[in-house]
Amino acid sequence: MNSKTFYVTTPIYYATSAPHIGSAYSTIIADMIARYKRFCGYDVYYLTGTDEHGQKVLEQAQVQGKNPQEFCDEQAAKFINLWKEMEISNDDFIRTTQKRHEDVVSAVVQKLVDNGDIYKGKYEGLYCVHDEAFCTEEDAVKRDGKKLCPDCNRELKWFSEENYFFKLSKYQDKLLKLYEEKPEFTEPSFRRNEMLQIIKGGLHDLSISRTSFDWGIPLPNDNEHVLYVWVDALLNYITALGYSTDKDELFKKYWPADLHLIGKEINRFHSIIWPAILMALDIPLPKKVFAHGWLTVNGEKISKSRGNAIDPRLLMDAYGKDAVVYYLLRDINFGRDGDFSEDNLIGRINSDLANDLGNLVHRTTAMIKQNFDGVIPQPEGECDAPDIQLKNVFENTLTDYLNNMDNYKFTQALDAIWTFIGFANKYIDLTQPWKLAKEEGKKERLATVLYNLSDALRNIALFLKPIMKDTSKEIFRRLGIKDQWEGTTYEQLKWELLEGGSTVIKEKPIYPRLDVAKVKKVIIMKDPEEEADKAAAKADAAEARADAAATKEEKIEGVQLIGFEDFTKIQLRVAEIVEAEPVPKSRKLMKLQLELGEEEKRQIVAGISQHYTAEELVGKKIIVVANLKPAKLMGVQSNGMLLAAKDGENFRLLTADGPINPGAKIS
RNA sequence: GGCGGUGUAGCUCAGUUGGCUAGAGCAUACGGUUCAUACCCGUAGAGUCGUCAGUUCGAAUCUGACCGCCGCCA
Repeated sequence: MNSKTFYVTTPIYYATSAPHIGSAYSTIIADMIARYKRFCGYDVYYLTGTDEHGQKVLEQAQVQGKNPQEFCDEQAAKFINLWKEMEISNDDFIRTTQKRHEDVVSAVVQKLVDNGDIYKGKYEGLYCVHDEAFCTEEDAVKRDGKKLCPDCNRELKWFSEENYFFKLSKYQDKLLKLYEEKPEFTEPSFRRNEMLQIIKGGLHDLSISRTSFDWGIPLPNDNEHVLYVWVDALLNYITALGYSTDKDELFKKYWPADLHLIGKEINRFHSIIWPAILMALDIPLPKKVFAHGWLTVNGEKISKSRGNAIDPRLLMDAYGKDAVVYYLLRDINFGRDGDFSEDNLIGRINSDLANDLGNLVHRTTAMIKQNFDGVIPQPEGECDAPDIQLKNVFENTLTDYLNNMDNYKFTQALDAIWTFIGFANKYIDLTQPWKLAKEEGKKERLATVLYNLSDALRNIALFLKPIMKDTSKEIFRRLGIKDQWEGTTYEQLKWELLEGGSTVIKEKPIYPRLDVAKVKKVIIMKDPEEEADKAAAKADAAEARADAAATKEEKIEGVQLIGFEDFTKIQLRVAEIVEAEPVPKSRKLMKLQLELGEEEKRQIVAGISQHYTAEELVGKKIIVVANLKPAKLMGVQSNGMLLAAKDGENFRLLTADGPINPGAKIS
């Protein structure tokens, strides 16, 4: 029996929507943590699942003409299958419609009723059916005599019903004490502070039942009511372990949870309500709640209507699971919000995975093949300065890696690994093995160098084992030690543990470089109209701000005087417009091709679409600032700016008074 | 409206308790190398450290005001 246990959970995902990059993010990270802890010798239990009760599930099932259970079965299967395809290593998958969950929840609720922690009261207020949430009179959006939900703009209904309440207020002081004694209970610390503020502000009892729908767990003492989402969903963390059943070995073994990994939107439930419920049940509290940030996709919030709720499967298929995982952990600072950008993903693949890591594997195996018939040599002779440096960098990396991984600083852990990879590449430059191969009597030295590189690769593979399983395994295979991979632990992270004598495999590079121009993008933004409107609105706003700023400046400073030398910095020239076309998606911008004399052509972008048509512009000789720094306006390159006069709505281009050649300078 | 965070090189970000010429990666330019996936190694860049004022011998780092963005709550 292993005494060190580790219980990690993801949120249970709501059954109304299919898995997307956001749910995959939580699951991937929890998976990596689970694998890391196993790697470090822990007996790990990793739980994920689906939350299947509630009105929205019911509605959606009806829309699809299915009974709710049938609908949930299909939705749950989507998650289960995806996690399987992604080789997520969860030990269990809990569904809140399973009997094992419902039975325990009923028992737990009964217990809370018996203890007096759940009582009957009355709840009245405005209610949003879609969001399943109450809304205060103040927050409601008033329009046409109707009151609308501030979040979703649907009409609010007056709601009055007898509800059961959980005595959350009773636990306020205990929660405060928890936060004081265990500051690490909620992370990151800024999330903890947010929670602390809520607690200090005073906790209200929580309405936990509904009578408006019946797709839920009935209250054991009153079948008219079903349990509202939170108590039901949160309890999954213990029902999955068989809490309060006669098969509670798992609960005894793994509870309290070491880590509830969640998204920031459900922090309040996990950092306040969940511990309060556990206090009421006299169950030990989890050790940590970690609320990670949200992902945007190419700078946009994830939403179905925008079409960027990417199916993680597509990404995995296009780029490989390890690459996607690497990117998520390396580029998005864990805990903070981050942006998933496909361009950045490709950048990371090329620079970090192909150039740095992949190339290191490739060049090392190639040299062993050329010089030692592919057999990894034993180190011979004395250590040289670079050898000692390499070893030192390894030792530092090991310390950093373990520290950062233990503290959930994954971005930094990867950074440490890549510092080592970087130095291994430099080590090749320092030792110049290709020269050693040509010189007489240097074979021993060459053996040592290539051995060190092989051992570096072995250690790199081990660093990556919990994070990028396939890559890790593949490096072992390339080193000819494939059968040693299974069962390796952090204890094998040591210098010179490689035995040598195995035969390397030199095949195609493990990470081919991607041609940015040729890669078919997975993320395609839909709804271009909405995008265009938004972009236009943004441009307008920016312009308005600029105008306002300019006005303000004038008012404050009056007309500013400049010296002649300042004026000479500006190169003004005559230009003939040879082509004009509006910039797509923009209300104001026009793209112009100019003739600037001496066969010089130039493209500029100007905000004149509202005043001139393209046809009117062609042929006009205008005045431009020719030495303005190039800029991009709505993605279009602009290499200058035209001059125009503006007087309220009146807007006129400056032109030359009579014939003159394009390119002529103005002074 | 209250509380909190944040604004540092073209981009993404590090910068402990205030202290030598402000850092890393990517991108760019140049040089080196050729074992390797035009890769790797090295060198370089006039960054007002959001703006303004203050404390100090000295501030990106502390204080105040303001501007921008974000989060939580109401």
